[in-house]
Amino acid sequence: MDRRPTIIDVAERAGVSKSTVSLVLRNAPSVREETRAQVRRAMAETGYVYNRAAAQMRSSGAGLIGLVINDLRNPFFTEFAASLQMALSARGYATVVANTDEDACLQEQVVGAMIEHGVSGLIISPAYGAVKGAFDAMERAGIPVMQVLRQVDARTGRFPFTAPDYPEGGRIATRHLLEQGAGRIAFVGGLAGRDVTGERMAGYIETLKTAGKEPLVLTGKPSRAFGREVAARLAAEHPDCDAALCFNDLVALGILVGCHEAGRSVGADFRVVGFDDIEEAAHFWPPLTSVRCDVAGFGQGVVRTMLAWLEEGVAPPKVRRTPVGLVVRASSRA
Amino acid sequence: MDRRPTIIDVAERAGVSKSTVSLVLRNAPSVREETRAQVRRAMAETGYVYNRAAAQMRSSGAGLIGLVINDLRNPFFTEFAASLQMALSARGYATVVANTDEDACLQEQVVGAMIEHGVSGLIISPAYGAVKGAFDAMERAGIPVMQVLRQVDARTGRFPFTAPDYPEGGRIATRHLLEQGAGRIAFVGGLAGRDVTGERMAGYIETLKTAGKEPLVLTGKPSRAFGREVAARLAAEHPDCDAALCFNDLVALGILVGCHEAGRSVGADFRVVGFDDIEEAAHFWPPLTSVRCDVAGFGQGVVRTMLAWLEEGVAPPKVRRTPVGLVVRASSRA
DNA sequence: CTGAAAGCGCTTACAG
DNA sequence: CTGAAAGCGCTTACAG
Repeated sequence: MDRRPTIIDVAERAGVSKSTVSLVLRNAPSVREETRAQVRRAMAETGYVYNRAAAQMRSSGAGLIGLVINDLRNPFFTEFAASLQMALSARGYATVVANTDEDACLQEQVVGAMIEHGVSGLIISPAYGAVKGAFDAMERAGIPVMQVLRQVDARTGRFPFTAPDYPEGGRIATRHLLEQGAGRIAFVGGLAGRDVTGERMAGYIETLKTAGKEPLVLTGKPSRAFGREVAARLAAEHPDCDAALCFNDLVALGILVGCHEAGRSVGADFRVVGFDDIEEAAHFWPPLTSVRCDVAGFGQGVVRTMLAWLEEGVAPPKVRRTPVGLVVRASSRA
Repeated sequence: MDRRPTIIDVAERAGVSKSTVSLVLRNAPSVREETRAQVRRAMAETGYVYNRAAAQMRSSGAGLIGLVINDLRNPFFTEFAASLQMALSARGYATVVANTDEDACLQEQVVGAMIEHGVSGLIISPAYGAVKGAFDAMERAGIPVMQVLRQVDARTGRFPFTAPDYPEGGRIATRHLLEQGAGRIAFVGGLAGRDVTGERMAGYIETLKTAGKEPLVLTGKPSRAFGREVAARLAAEHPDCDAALCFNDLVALGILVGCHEAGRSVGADFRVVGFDDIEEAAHFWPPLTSVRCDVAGFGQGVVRTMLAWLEEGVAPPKVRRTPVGLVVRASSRA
C-alpha cells in the first residue's frame, strides 16, 4: 500500500459502501453493531487514518482551536497555555499556538494564519497596540473568539472577556499587608496606562484610602529586572516604605533578589506580596506570598466556556471575573 | 456575503479563471504582473481568505508542524517550545502543540490526532515508557519526525535525534568545580536508568576519575522538591561534600532553597552548578552557575533542519550534538 | 500566459 | 439500516 488508505479502501474491505464507513467514523447510531465491528476491523487492517482536512471541507470545524499568547515565555502564560491545551486535548480538540511577543503586527499575522488553517475558535490573550487588524479579521471569520486575561478590544459582545478578579486581588493583598503591620506600602511594576495595571492598582488604592494611608506607586516593566532595580531605589529614596505589593510575581521575585543583594531581610522588616501565584513563587527563598489566580482552573473554565459556545451555541457573558485568593507565605510574615 | 468567498468569487470579480487565481495565490511566476494585481485587488474586495484545508487535500502539506513535549510546564521545555514556534511562524508554518506530561498513553493519543490533522512534520521530545505505538503511527504516516532532547526510539535512521552535548556539559561543569577547589562533588537528581541522566553523569564520572576522585551519586526526580530535600540530606549524611553538580536547574534551584533553609551559605563553602541554564538561573539568589544549552539557538537549529528535510528532502544525520558551554555565576564561586 | 476538466477524501441529503 | 450521487474549495496536468 503506497498511498494512504481512504474510506473507499475500508469500505471495499468491509464489504459496505463508503457512506457506511463515514457513519461509523462519526459514531452515528444508525449503523448495526455487527456492521460497525466489521468496519472497525477493516480500518485496523488497512491502517486507515482519518483525514480531517477532507472532513473539514464538507462540515464546518476540524477540531482545531487557536491559542494566541502575548508572552509565552512568562511562566504565568505558560501555565495557562499548558492547562488550556490539555483540557482541549481531553475534549478531542487540537491546539495551534502562537506567541506574539507583545507585537501587534506579529499578532495580526498569526491570527490570519490560524484562520486560514480553519480554527473553529480562537482564545487570545492579546498584545496591546494596533490590534484592530487582527480583531477585524476574527470578526470576519465569524468564529467564536474569547479575550482572556487582558481586554484590548471593546466589543465584548463579539469578543467576550474573561479574567481573574484583579481589583479584588489588589484589595485582599493590601488588606493583608496592613494586617501584618505594614506602615507604608508601595505598588511596584506594571506599565502605566494599561487596564491590568489599573485594575490591580485600583484595589490597592481603594484599600489604602479606606485605611487613611497614602499610596506610593512605582510603575514599570512587569519583569524581574525592574523589581530588582526597584528594591535598591526603595531603600534609598523611600526608607519609610516597609512593604511592596507587586504587579506580578516576576516583579516580586526581582525585589526578593534585590533585597538579598542589599542584605535587606524580607518578611518581618520588609513585606513583599506578588500577583498570579506562579509555580515558582512557592519555591523561592523566602517563599513568596501571592494573589492566587488559579491559572489551571481558569484555563479549564475557559475551555468549558469556549466549547459550550462552539458545540451548543451558548454565548458567554460579555465579561466574566473569576475569584482570586491570597496564599500567604514567608515573604510577608513576621 | 453570507458564506466565505472562494477562488471562484475572486475569479469572477477579477474577470479571470479560477486557475489563474490559484496561480496568483501560490505566487507562480507565470502570471502577468497586471493580472496578478487585478486578482489581488479582487481578493481584497471580496474579503477572500485562503482555505488551507481544501489546498491540503490536493497537494501534500498544509504548513502545519506538530510539537509534542513531555513536560511543557518545565521552563526548559517551555523556552524550547516558544523559540521553536516563533522560528516556524517566521518561515510560514503554524505549530500545533501538545503536552504529554510524561504519559506514553497520552502521547500516543496526541500523536494520532496530529497525524489526522495532517501535520507535515513532527518534532517530539518524547515521554519514556510504552512509546512504540506512537512511533509506529509516525512511521506509517510517512512524515519527517525528529526526536529532540531525548532519544527513546532506537530507529535514528527514521527518527533522527538531536540534543545538546550532555556528556561534554558534565565534563566542563565538573572541571570547573574542581578548579574552584571542590573536594568532594555530588551528582544530584535525574532518574536512574534514563539516557539523559546517564549522559550528564558520564562526563562527571569520567572527569572525576581522571582527577582520582570518587563519585557520589544521588539520583532522583528532576524537580525542585528533590533538590531541596537533598540539600538537607547532603549536610547530614555527607558533611565532606562541598559541591553539587545537578541534573538540571530545577534540582539546583531546589538545593539553593534547601541551603537557605539550613542557613548554609552557597558559593565559597558549598558550590552548586545546574544544567540547562533556564532563564530563571540568572535571576535567583545567588545566581546559579549552569551548563548553557542555548535552548533558543537549539530550537532555531531544529527548525532549520526540519524545514530542509521537508522542503528540500535533505534528511538530517542520525544523531547530532550541539555545543554546550558553562555560564559561571555566584553559586559556584568563592 | 490563461482556461476547462478532473479529482483530492470526505459528508450530506436523498432514495431504497 | 445501507447505497449512489453531488459537492466542499482547492490544485494539477493538459490544452489552447
